[in-house]
Amino acid sequence: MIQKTPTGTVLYTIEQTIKEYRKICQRNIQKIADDITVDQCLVLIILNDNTTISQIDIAKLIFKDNASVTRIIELMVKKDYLTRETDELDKRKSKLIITEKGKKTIVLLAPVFKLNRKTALNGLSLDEIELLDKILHKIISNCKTS
Amino acid sequence: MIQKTPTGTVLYTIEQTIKEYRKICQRNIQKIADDITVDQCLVLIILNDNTTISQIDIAKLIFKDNASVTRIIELMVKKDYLTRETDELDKRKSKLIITEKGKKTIVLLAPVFKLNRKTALNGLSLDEIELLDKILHKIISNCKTS
DNA sequence: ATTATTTATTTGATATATCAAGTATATTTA
DNA sequence: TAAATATACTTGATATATCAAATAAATAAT
Repeated sequence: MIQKTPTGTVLYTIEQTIKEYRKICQRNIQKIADDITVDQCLVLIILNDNTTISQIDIAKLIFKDNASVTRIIELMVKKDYLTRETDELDKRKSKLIITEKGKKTIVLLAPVFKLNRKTALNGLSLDEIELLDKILHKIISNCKTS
Repeated sequence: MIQKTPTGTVLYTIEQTIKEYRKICQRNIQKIADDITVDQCLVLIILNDNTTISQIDIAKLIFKDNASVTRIIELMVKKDYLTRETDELDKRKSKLIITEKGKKTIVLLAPVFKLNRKTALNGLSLDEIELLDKILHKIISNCKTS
C-alpha cells in the first residue's frame, strides 16, 4: 500500500505535510505563550473576528467535532483565555468572551501565524498555491460525495 | 494568500482534506472489520510487507510518535490482530507477528485501500497528482529546515 | 397548550498525538 | 571490564478526535 508512485503515497504525504506544519506552528507559538496550543489559538482568533459565533460554527470553521470544541473551550476557560456565560436570548448557547489575557495573546500571535504561513509556503508561486488549493478541494469533494 | 475561511489559508485546506479522506477510509474499513481503525490497518499492512520491522521504523513510515505506535500495537494485540514476543537477538525489541485473524483482515483490506485512493483521487490527472506531491514535499522541507 | 422534533451543547468511552521521563538492553569508550 | 552513552520501547500526563448517547432549550406540529 505504501507505494513509490505519488498515486499510492500522495494521501500520506498530505498527512505528513500537515503534521510538519503543526509542529512549526506549535514551536513558534510556545515562544510567545507556553500554555496554549495551536487549536486553542485558532479558536481565539476566530472569536476575535466573530464575537457572537456559536460553538457549532467554530467547529465547522476549524473542521472539528462539536465535542472537541467543547473541550478546547473548557481548557481555555480554565487557563483564563475566555469566560463563558449563558446566552440569555437562546439558553442552549454560550456567550464566549475573550479575557484580557486572551486579548494580549492575540496581539502577540498575529505575526506568528503570518510567519508560520510564510515559512511553510516559502518558494511557492501564487499559481502553485492556487493549484494546490484547487486540487485539495477536488479531493475533499470526491470524499464528501462518495 | 487564499482566505477561504477566517483563519484560513491553503494550510487549513490540507488539514480538511486529510480529515475527509480519513473519514471515508474509516467508513469503508468498518464495512469489513468493525473493531479496527485506519491507523491499525496501516500497521497491519506495513507488518505484512516487512515482517521484521521495528516499532521505531513503523513510526517513521506512518509519521507517528513511538509512544503512539506502542499503544496502537497494544490494542492490536488485545484484539488478536497481532502477537508480540521479545526478540531474542536484541531483547530491547519486540517481534510482531500477524495472527490468523490479522491475515484474513489484510486480504479483505487490500481492495478497500485501493478503492479509497481511487475515490479520493477521482478526476485528477497523473500530472496533477505529481504536482500535488511535489508542492507538498516542498512545504514539508520548508517546515523541516525552518 | 401539549407533544414531537430540532438544535446547541455536554458527557462518556475509546483512540491517537506529543512531550518528557523511565526502564532495560546493547554498544562504545576510557 | 567498568562506566558512559545510545537504542528500543514503555509509561504518565495532557490535548485532541470521533461516535453515540444524554440534556436542555427552542421550534414546529397536532
